[in-house]
Amino acid sequence: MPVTSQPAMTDITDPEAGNGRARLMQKGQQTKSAIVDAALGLATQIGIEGLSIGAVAEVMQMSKSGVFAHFGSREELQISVVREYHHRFELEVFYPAMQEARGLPRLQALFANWMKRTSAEIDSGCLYISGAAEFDDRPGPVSDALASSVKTWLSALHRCVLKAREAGHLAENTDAAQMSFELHGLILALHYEARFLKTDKSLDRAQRGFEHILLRYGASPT
Amino acid sequence: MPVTSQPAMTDITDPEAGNGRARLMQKGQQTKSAIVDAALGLATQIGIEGLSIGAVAEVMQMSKSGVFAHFGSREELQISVVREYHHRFELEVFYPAMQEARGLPRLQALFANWMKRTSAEIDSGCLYISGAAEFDDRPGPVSDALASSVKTWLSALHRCVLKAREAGHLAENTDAAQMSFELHGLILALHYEARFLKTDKSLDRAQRGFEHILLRYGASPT
DNA sequence: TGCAAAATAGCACGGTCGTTCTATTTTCAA
DNA sequence: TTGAAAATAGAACGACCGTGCTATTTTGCA
Repeated sequence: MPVTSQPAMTDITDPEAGNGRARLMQKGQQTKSAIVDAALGLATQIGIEGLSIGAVAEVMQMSKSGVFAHFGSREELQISVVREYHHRFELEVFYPAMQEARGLPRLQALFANWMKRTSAEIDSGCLYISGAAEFDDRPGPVSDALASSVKTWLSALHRCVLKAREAGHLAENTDAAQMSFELHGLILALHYEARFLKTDKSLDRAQRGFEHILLRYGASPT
Repeated sequence: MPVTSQPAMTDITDPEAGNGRARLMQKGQQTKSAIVDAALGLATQIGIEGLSIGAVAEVMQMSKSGVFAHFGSREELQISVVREYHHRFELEVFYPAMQEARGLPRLQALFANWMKRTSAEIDSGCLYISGAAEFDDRPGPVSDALASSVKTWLSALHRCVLKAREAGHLAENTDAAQMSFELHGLILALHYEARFLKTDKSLDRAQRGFEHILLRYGASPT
């Protein structure tokens, strides 16, 4: 895993994140991975709560009990889906940005990747956003896994802002938490308006919003 | 209905919005209103999709078929809930702000009321936000009603920004759609972080974000 | 190659769902 | 006060849900 001085992101309580994707797997593990893949695809469309074992089984061309046996409960399947999403998010958004120079360049890469993924998700849906709406009133293991994953990401973003300030790329009095909050808002608005309302130009709006925020926090050109 | 020169907001395709709240109702209408109230309460907690006639009937201490008969289908119940939410949003956020002077004061009141309602909804949930996540991939009458209601509100906000610019309270080159997008993002971040992640100080963050946006768009003090 | 173990299928259970049909009760105007 | 209309209840339907139990098939090592 490509990591520079900033600590890696993976934090979700999973002993074997991305479970053995590199190792050659036995049949059972292969099938399980394929099931999680299919389940993630379904979950991004119909939501984590709407995910049903029967629907997954149909996609997989398997029996319900065959799918069920891999997880022992629907809840465990849902949690596996959240972990898989976390893993992919990391791979697409976090790690690539870590290869940029620390400070503002890295922050810009982080946000650019985030935007890119969000706009790619205009068709598929973002689990962090739809999941938050589904579970904000429903405590439990799935909600915990989701919240933990989101928090890991947001605090990685927060750290990146701090580093940019330390590097002198942002104004000294920059409130990192405030800036992160505003960045988060842009992504949420992008997702909401582009995906639900089908407003065009939303990607441009998010991009311009980002530039406005950089100006406000006194970003010095790199 | 208190309205000044700015056109009223109500637009959702409903011949009798707030249906007969003022008129004295016959028994059936009273019951129907009470059912919609109860259903709205449930929907803000478990989502519009999760809304079930059985659950509503239990809250109402009625039989399932008794509830059902008022609407003819679950979908019609869901649409009634959306209309009721639209009505309340209007009453709490839009109309009170219309009593402020046109331009910046009205825009500030609009956003303040919006924030106030959103933070009040940290316990109950916002239908416009949870609904968007539930229906962004599920076309149909309920999704249409929801989207229409949201668009009505967002375009009212957009008009208010335009007026503020015309009144000289904002910079001449203000991009009203861009500004509205950024404001929307603040509300979404407030809802997400306060309600799902239980981050404190979120209300302050949204407030400060609003001030940052006003500064950016050259708001002149009133 | 054989054999234990793992993976999968098939079936049944109790539950909830939206909806339909019919019977009963309640409402309200003539 | 009566009688038609409106409102509500009750039972039943087919469908789907998660889950448990018991075969049966498949896998992979000795």
